[in-house]
Amino acid sequence: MRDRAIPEATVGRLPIYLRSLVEMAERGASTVSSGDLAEAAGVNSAKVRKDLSYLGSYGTRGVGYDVAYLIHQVRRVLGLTQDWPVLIAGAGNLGHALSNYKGFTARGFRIVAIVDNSKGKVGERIGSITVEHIDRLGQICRREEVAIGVICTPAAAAQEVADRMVAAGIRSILNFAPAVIAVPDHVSVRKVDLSIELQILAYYEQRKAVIEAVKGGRGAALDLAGVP
Amino acid sequence: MRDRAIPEATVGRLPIYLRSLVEMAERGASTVSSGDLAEAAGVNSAKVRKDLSYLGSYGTRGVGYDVAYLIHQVRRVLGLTQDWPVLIAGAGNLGHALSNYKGFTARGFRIVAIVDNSKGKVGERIGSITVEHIDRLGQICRREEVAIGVICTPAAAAQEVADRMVAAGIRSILNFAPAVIAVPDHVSVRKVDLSIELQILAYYEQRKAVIEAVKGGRGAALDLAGVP
DNA sequence: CAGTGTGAACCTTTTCACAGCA
DNA sequence: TGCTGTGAAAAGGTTCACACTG
Repeated sequence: MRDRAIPEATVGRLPIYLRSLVEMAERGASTVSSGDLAEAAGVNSAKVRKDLSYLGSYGTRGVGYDVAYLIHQVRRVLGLTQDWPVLIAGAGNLGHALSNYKGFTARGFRIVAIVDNSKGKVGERIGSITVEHIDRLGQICRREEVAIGVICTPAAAAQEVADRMVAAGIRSILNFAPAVIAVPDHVSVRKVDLSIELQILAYYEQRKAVIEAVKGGRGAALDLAGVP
Repeated sequence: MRDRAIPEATVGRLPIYLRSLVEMAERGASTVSSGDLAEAAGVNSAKVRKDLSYLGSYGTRGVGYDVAYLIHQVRRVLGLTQDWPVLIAGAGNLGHALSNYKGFTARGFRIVAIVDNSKGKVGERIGSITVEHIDRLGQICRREEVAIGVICTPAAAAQEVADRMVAAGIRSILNFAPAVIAVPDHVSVRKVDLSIELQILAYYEQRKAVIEAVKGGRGAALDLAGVP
């Protein structure tokens, strides 16, 4: 297989493979089979092979994949051979945590600015960065060529911040605010919502409890919605 | 439609609908159509109707859904009519941010303990909770009947913490550590990986740049892997 | 007659299974 | 012989379109 669009589901797994591959390289591995990589990434080997086949035929039959070369290819496809200037909006708890998060810089994401709308926050230093007022967002984005905006504000401010980011030319947004934001088609949004994740876990947790109750013969009166 | 398993994709959207519904209720809405809810949740109306149909036939043709009643049903299905004791492992930046996050308590997730393995952290107060040593994880889980464990440790510690949680009887884990963790079948894991989200955005961002270059006629020599 | 509920069509993703190659 | 690469089948998810009803 050569070129053309990589399925979304695959794009979502490439960073996981990449992380596993980098760990393997650090441990001195020079080749890896789809089975090994599958185990490290927590998926099955057929999926690994299909996913990697979208990048090209980089494996050797009977042997596996060259770790260093595969790392290079995955990085290239994901666009990690360049570094990406990131702006964070919202200097609350989460904004702080993200600003200090080593995992970003390690992977080529350079936090170039943190903005906030509150007098109390502007001027504060977080790591090596000074919090600036959100009204400067446009200038900052142009000056630093910011590619990715991260929203760490309360839900009520999320849409307005997103609008400002879009106006400033940002085309990729990572939204941590617990709110749905509307953006034009050409802008990509990914969202991370902590309490949604917990709610999903609660569903499955509850389901297990109900199943157990039924198995134990105590379930006659229980509501079974969602139990297989 | 009555009872039985709700598709995963639908479970993932129910919390979003719930949030929109609660906002609508606060604004005084008493009924809502699938179209309204779809707009608020950022999906299309057919999806909303299909999703809600898995809960039962709670709508009224020609009218829509009763907001309060639907909120109740979604909460019931998700298991949010009870509260869930949560334990956080790792009192670093992210552990702090999560502990202080109001969105959890607001939705019935009660943080009952924070554990860490470092002398420096144990004894520290975060909000109303005192950080305890991770060796007490088992006792705490039993005493507080912890249902959900949240891993906010560095990647290197994630698997061991997960093992301890599983040993302590936890069956639902939310993993923020940038590592794949292995758990037995009966344990649900959801993961949130900040740098993976950025890497996915980088892929699409790069793709846009390449497409533009091609449109501008400057793309002959560019590598087009992943461009539709 | 506006808006739900849902079969049926369609698209995406996963899994299977095996031919083909180092 | 061992492992990749990939068609084909199966499963899962989304969208369409319309019969039905309050």
